[in-house]
Amino acid sequence: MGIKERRKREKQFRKKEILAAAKVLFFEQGFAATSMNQIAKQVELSKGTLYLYFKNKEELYVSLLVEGLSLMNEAFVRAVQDKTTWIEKLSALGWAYYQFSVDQKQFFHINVQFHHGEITKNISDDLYQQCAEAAINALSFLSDAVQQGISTNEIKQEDPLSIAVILWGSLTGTIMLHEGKDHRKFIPAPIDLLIEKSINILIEGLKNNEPEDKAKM
Amino acid sequence: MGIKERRKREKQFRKKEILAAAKVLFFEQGFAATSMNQIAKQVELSKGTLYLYFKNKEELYVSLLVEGLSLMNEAFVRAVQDKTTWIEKLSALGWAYYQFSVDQKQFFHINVQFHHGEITKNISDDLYQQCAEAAINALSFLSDAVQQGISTNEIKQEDPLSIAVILWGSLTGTIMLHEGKDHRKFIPAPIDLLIEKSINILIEGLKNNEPEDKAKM
DNA sequence: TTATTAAATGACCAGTGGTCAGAAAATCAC
DNA sequence: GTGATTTTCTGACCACTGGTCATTTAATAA
Repeated sequence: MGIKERRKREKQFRKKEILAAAKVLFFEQGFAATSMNQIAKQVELSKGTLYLYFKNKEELYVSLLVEGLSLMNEAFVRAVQDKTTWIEKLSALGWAYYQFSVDQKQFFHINVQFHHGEITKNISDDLYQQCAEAAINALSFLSDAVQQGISTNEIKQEDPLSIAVILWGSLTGTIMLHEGKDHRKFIPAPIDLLIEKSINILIEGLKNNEPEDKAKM
Repeated sequence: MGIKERRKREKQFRKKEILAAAKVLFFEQGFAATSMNQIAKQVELSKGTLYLYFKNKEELYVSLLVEGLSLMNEAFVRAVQDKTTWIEKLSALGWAYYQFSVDQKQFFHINVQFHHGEITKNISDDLYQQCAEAAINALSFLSDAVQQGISTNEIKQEDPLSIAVILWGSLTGTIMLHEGKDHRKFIPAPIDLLIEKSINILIEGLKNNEPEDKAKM
């Protein structure tokens, strides 16, 4: 029964065609400024057909993120492959993430929007899960490096995953603050210096930093 | 000429009425799901009138942020007023920011959207400037504390403003990652623990951390 | 009272995201 | 081949959107 499989392949192909068309327009114009009509025209299908492949505009938009996160994971693999110490690894991952936010600016922006949640509200559980898994996978690069630092007793922490979230969040926030989609900027410092200091501070902060039960002031 | 002034006051009042109505709906439903028609109905004005006071939907939305940033600044004033060391100050500011993101969740979200830039693209330079100034003002609390640490030689850094941006960005990112508007969560660690660790790491990272011209690996 | 200015209206516009009955195309059964 | 069945696709249609603007209404000035 090769026909069923061929049809399935063709359906997948259509989906990818739609995604490719959507990518062009979303990346050029942003989410709000891009309409389903435009996408339909670009991919030479009727608008109704788009809804056979994606439940709504948000789902189509966030689906792009899957590719983006995959690219990011590849970058992370490359970043750590020839590194040995946890410091080298974390530093390389930090820089790889920053580089990703430059090279794949648009993906980075979708990622921020995904985590912010306003656009994400209407996407399917399935797609959400896909993105979450990819994100967790990215986090694991960080937490592995942290775990290594814990093993060698250079980092005094209990939960490497928590630390990974902090590292990831810190860089995401700092980059976002500086590199928004609006052309206007009010932050004086150059971004690469910011990233350098940021990575440096975070790594230094992890060294021999006893976990303590401070009162929350 | 008291009439001119009275009219000006009345106009300001109208503007505030519109903002109040918009706030209710935007906070309940989010930006995209709230329409200008709804807001007009809520404030008992025609839709056209809204556009006499705000140039577009985004401008109306982001205008809310001005109030939010003002609240945040007040919280920052309270946070540092009885603190002496830079560590106490930074810690208190960090917690105050987190508390703000909980108490004024919606304002925090607008702030993220503002910095992300997708929604912000169409707002006036005037409003942008207002928000930028308020943000810089908030940053100055942080950079003042950092400056204090530099003065006492406990922090080895050159540009306190850059550090302030990093601190602000780090917390913003970490909170955003964990507290998106989507109900679904995939980050296991409790947020307050994350914040505690985050503040701790950042402060430790600042202590005696020589600024160096490391190659970017 | 009349003229002037300011404020508010709502019908109107092009376009939106999304739906769905029906057309078109491909596959299956014979 | 033919007709029945299933899958894919279409585009007219819907309620509604953000935004505009000639016109009306109200307030002030002369």
